[in-house]
Amino acid sequence: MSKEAAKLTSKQQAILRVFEDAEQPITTQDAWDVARGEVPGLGIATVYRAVKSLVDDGLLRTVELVGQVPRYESARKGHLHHFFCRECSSVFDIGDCPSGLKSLVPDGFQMEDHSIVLYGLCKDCRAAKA
Amino acid sequence: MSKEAAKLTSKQQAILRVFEDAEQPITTQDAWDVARGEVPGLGIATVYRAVKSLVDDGLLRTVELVGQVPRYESARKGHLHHFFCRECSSVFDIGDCPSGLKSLVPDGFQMEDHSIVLYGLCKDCRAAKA
DNA sequence: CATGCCGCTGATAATCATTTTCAATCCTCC
DNA sequence: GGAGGATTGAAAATGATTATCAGCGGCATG
Repeated sequence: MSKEAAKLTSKQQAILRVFEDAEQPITTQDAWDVARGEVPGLGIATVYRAVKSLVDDGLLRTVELVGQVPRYESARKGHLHHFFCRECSSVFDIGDCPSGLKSLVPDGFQMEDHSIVLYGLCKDCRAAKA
Repeated sequence: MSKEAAKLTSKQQAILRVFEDAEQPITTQDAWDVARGEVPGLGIATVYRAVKSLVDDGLLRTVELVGQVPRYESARKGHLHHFFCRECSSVFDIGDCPSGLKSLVPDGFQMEDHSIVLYGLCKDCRAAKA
């Protein structure tokens, strides 16, 4: 719960950078593997701690998929959703939101955010199946 | 998904019934707590196994929420989505789907399913805050 | 009704991701 | 330089879930 940007340590900045440089949402373990290259001796606990506080600070966003370890991505990408390929388990970004979301909200409820995940086959896997 | 309905044991049926009788999606632990009342000596491992096979058979659906243990609900409710109240952590069903989902699918991709979760305040919590 | 087979089950150990603990270290501000 | 608090790494602890394994139960067969 940070109102203003808490200042980050150099290690936390390095960890954040790993997520910002990643093409896709990655797991904490993934981030550790990469960050260890830049920060020798970096402990896994530090990465978990950093991810948690970066999410709290709103710098990272959690991407959770059924049956999988949570992934995280830079929040600088803005609000977006994801397409999960059941064949290759890759996660693709989707920029737009569907219309008519508000009409789903039950009476008296207040929607603050939403999350959408599409499941199916990505372009490559679909082609491979043909 | 299930070609033919695999025949369920009496314990599996009891476990399935717990989910079907539940108002909201519940966790495996929740189901165990209830099912133990009907089936004395029921092992937690049996519940985990039953849930997994029931999901495979298409009789249960997984409801996954960020930072929470997965919950399950009867698939007989049909396709639906969920509203998660960040205040009381309750999960509410939403029947409809937004329009325009297909337009989100990237070119060449094939969507087979989708999942939507809305976050916010439920009616009661919103009233309590006012 | 006896027999054999095989899947189901419960207890428990194992696993995996994540969190906590704790002592050592590092900063920051005096 | 030094006190005090935040950060860190290693390892233990935790919590959820899965695997293991021996025993039991039900069923088809003879």
